[in-house]
Amino acid sequence: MHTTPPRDRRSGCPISIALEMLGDAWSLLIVRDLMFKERQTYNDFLLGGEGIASNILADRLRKLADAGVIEKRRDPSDARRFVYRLSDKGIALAPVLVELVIWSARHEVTDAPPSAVRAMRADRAAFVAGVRKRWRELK
Amino acid sequence: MHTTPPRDRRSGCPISIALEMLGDAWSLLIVRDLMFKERQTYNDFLLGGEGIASNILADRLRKLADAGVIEKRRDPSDARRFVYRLSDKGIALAPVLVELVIWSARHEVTDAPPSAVRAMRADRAAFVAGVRKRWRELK
DNA sequence: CGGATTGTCTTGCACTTTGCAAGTGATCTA
DNA sequence: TAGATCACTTGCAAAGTGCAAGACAATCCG
Repeated sequence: MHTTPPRDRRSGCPISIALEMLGDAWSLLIVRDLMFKERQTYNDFLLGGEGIASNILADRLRKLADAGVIEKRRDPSDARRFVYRLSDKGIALAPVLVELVIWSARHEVTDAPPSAVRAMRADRAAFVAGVRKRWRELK
Repeated sequence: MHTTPPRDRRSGCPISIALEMLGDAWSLLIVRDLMFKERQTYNDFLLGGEGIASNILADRLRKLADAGVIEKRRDPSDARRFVYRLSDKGIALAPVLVELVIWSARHEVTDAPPSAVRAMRADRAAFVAGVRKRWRELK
């Protein structure tokens, strides 16, 4: 808990602090890939997603790791490759992303599977618990 | 509901769509000011917050209004002034911000009042209902 | 009424960040 | 061992950001 010391921040507001880590167009998409999709390598993020540039991706991965949201490990089965994983702090973002999906699905036209959105809305805690379980088993 | 037609988006993912609206360093701070603080005018945002530049503020207010998250009205009691308010779509972001506060307060060093954070954690739905009630009465 | 003030932006400009294309070097595979 | 794969890195143009100053309308004050 409290993995980062209070650096030079624009304010102590929890929302502001969170946005200094995650407030950009790409960081939360990487977290999403790690949380809900099978993606966990540099190329997965680069090719599978919304078209992030390679230099930006490298920068965001480094910043997310610095912030303690993700962890980087060498793939034991292929030393060229790194495997990225959500840390405890990272998986703890699940409720935020779930609420964001619910909000977006309600107020925008999205391609979120309605059954999944319904499951989230029906029992947020259960849905988050399921996400967390999958994550734990992926270790 | 679905206030915006599906424009040219990088993907149909609900998280991606939300980030195209809110994924920057400032937009959610404006929403926060409107949701949790008393701020509702241009100068309130400009002076009270984390030091947003005036041109960026004007740009974000316009984009948030375009996205249907906030509404802009003339202040009846002072015609120089505009009053910004959260729309239905905007106040619906309350659960997202509440989860973000809970996450940030747990994993970073913040100046969030512990009693408020405890209240959020103890009963998210009740807390959100309170936020929504204040908003409704502010109309 | 008229000048000073307030409130909401807009403009100009330097600086930073982003996006694209093209490398680079280590590792793996045939 | 040669070619492919992987995770970046570099160079450069374009876009976005931050700061200071100004524009302009509405309001307040004497």
